Amino acid sequence: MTHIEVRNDAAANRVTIADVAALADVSVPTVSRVLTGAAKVSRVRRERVERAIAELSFRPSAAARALASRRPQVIAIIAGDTSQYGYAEAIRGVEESARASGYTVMITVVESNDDAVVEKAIAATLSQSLAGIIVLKFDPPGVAALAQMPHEVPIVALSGVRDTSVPQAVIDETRAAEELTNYLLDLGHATVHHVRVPASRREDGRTTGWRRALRTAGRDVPVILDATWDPHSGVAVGAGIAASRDVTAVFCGNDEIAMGVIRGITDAGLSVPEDISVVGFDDHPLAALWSPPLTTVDQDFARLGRRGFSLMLAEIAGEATRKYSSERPPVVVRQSAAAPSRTRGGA
Amino acid sequence: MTHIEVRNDAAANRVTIADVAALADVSVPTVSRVLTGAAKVSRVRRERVERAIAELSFRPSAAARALASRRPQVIAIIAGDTSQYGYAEAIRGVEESARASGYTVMITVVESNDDAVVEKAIAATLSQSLAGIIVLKFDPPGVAALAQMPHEVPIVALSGVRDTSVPQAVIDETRAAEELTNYLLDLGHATVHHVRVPASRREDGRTTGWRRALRTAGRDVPVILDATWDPHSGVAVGAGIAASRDVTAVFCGNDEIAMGVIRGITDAGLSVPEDISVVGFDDHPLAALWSPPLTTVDQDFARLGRRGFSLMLAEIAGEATRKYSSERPPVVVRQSAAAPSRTRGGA
DNA sequence: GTGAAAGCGCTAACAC
DNA sequence: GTGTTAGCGCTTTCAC
Repeated sequence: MTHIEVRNDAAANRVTIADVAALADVSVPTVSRVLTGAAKVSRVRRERVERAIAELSFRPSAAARALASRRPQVIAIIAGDTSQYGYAEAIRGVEESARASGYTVMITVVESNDDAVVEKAIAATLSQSLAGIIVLKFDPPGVAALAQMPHEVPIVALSGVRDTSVPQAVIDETRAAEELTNYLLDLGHATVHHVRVPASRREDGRTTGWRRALRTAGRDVPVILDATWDPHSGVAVGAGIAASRDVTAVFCGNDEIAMGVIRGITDAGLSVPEDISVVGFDDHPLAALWSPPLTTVDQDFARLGRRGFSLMLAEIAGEATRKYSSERPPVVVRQSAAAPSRTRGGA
Repeated sequence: MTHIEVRNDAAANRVTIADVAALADVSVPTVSRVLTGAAKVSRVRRERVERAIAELSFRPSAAARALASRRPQVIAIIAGDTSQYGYAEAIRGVEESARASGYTVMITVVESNDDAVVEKAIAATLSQSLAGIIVLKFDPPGVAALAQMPHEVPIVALSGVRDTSVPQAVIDETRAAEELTNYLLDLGHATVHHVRVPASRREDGRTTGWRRALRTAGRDVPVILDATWDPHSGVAVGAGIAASRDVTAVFCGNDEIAMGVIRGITDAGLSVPEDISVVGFDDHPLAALWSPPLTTVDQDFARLGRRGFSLMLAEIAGEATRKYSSERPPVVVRQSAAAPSRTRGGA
């Protein structure tokens, strides 16, 4: 920890509740009462206080308030990443509802699922006097953070697959993946290949749904192809797919990977969807603009964030009722999938 | 404001510094000394304290600490948006450096530049006992927030164009836009059209740089075309461009708009860059994957965030030296721009 | 080096 | 309704 000299200029003469009380000629608790609405204050005094507050541009100190009331108005978000589309949207959703309810949002990134890294992030977060913590359980760091998190304050997870450890808002990706895979089978494909993004657990919902659809239909379950979160990793995978004549349909773990895969396929001289169908997952803002426009699943991450915050509010209030909010995202049919080519599919 | 009953379970029996002091058999200030390193503590006592801290899993309360020391360890970010690529990256950069320096990051979104909205966001932020505030001055809400912000704590802006109001980290988009426009002129285009994203001020740096390059070269300065932040707005603009025979080169305010514009042009049956050259700005993660791969400017937003946090640290320390950090982003040449078509350009 | 005492800005508990 | 008295969990004097 570095030590630094601090200028004590503006911060030093903060306007306090005592200044307001003095100007309004009332006691400090009376000011507090009009601030919190915790008890009735006579109209004359209330108006005097309000005038004083306005005149002094007084803003109560959240730190002091949290300390004294033991009811902090801060929600922390823990996430493995913040700049990826789905993460950023989920954070935006949480922030939006939180702000509307008078809460502030704090963010901590967990860079990896390394124990020490996770522990440090948790420590930094928990030192913060929080009303609650929302964990983005989308990837290994998020899962690790949730697992190591002490339950000192309410915890809510945002996730693609339900588990029972804590209250959570989920987008049911398993069901959606199943539906999307069935859509491809219905188009006439003998089977569907799967390009997976880094799993948040032993197996993520998209992979599970895909496998279930194939099993239910009695189809071959091809070997899973792996990509990273980087869309460019999809290009190499796409090139490999183009080279193997038995692939006619590909379900990618997210839209960005699908874009990379399509790029790899078209660079190899094949067409999507004429030669190979490719579908994604997420409905990324650029999915409709891609060539061809991507058939995908519309995951509303911002709403996921809002639903998560609602659960959090219930937790904070101690209403042990709703512990779970699930939503099944719709398949969005565009042009990147079609009936299989007659010249491919012969393994 | 809603009032809710609070369960007083876990939060009630927080481990405090007093518990640590008791277990280690030292006074409370001594524990504080080992925590902050503010004064020397004998080795025996220090080790006893450290053992007690570990045993009790003690975590100091940031709220209490901020209150007592008047040196909060929280940085607030105010932004007009958080989920857009550049914003999300900048936030990630700030968070990364902040976390490394023992600071926590708080986020407030300003939904619009409406006075009341801005005022509310500022009030919510300032109530938070902060070490400083970083404003993302990329759009009208950000600019408005910066303008209305009282200077009670250190303020740093992240921006594309320098102004002198507060210390700021900037990516010099004016120079980059000029360079990119010159690149198109050098390719042989008579002039360059410009599709603008919503301006952060009377005129943003990209537009200024574009105009300056055209003026310097003595070329026509065409009417500016406007797009929103939504990539789809670019499609209509692209269609219009395809229909007007005098356009041979287009400089778009960002990559996503460029993708929309390209889509509009190709939907009209023309090719990029054969018929019309289109360049973007940002180097979005998908820019290289687009067809054709986008020629653009590589803005490193995450580093912008890190540079901004460095300035903030200097401000907090009261070192009135570096008030400004600028970086000129490089042009990235890919395949979306080429020499002009001979069949177009005749106005 | 170390402890006792005071206080950061606010809310809670209790009288009146 | 309103003021007085106590703290929230920590850091900061200031003695020793």
